[in-house]
Amino acid sequence: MPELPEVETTRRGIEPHLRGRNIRRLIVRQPRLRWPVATGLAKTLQHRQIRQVSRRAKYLLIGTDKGTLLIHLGMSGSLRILTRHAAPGKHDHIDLLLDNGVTLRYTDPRRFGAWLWTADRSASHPLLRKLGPEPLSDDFNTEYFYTRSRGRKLAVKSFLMDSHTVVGVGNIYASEALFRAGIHPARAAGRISRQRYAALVEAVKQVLAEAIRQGGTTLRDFSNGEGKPGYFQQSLNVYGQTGKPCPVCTTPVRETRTSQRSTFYCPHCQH
DNA sequence: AGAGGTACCTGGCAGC
DNA sequence: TGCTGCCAGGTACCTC
Repeated sequence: MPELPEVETTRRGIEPHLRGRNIRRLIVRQPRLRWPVATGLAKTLQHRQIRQVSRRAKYLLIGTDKGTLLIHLGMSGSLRILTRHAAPGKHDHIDLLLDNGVTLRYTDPRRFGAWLWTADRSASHPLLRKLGPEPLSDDFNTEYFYTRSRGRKLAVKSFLMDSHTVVGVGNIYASEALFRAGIHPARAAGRISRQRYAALVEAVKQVLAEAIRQGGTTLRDFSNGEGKPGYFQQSLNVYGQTGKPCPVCTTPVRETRTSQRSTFYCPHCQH
């Protein structure tokens, strides 16, 4: 479900409901996520004041007066704001109750997500330490990207999806960005020119910014904090479009696999 | 060091 | 209808 635009859409959806509020209670119904939810987390969070809701890579950072709650949505996680009581469903693993009666509800069928605490208001958690630059920041630029790619033999798509290279580019937007830049996903990262990396940097920034503007991509049941879907799905050029005509040249879109992940590209436009 | 594979988990769907 | 196998938006960790 969530790539960076979906996480950012979620952040924007929940932030107004959380900022400035005090946490009344945390209810953990299922602690077995990617890492077990710490048994003391409920006690740690009780009475904390939420200062802001920010994001690093695909981690949501709930900043409080005493530390930071890190939430990752994994493959199938989502967060919803509830303004009235609703009986929890099978996969509604965690509720964060606020002092105004609002509940932040975490749902995650596959349980690849995470709820972690760091007693550090700058959120320097080990998981965040080795991450590459944010794709929409100036730190992610042609020079950085090109230099880092030299000598690398892996497919450019895998290079692009490696969070040490740049964060937030998942399987959907990797295919989409490579299509826009006209680069074949299987091409070795180290054998692509500086000029073409310039095009790829622009494509990544554009595709992510557009997806955020449209509220993310809804493939199955993604929704922002208020249950609304994302509309970027309508803008997908190649992802999931196997056999359909390329919007530029009408050649049928092809599907292949790059390190175990589905990859979509136009064999005519991408080299 | 780099590259590739494995693992975590459930639900949905195609094919028989 | 029911079973089996495969696929899914992520990513830390392991081995070679």
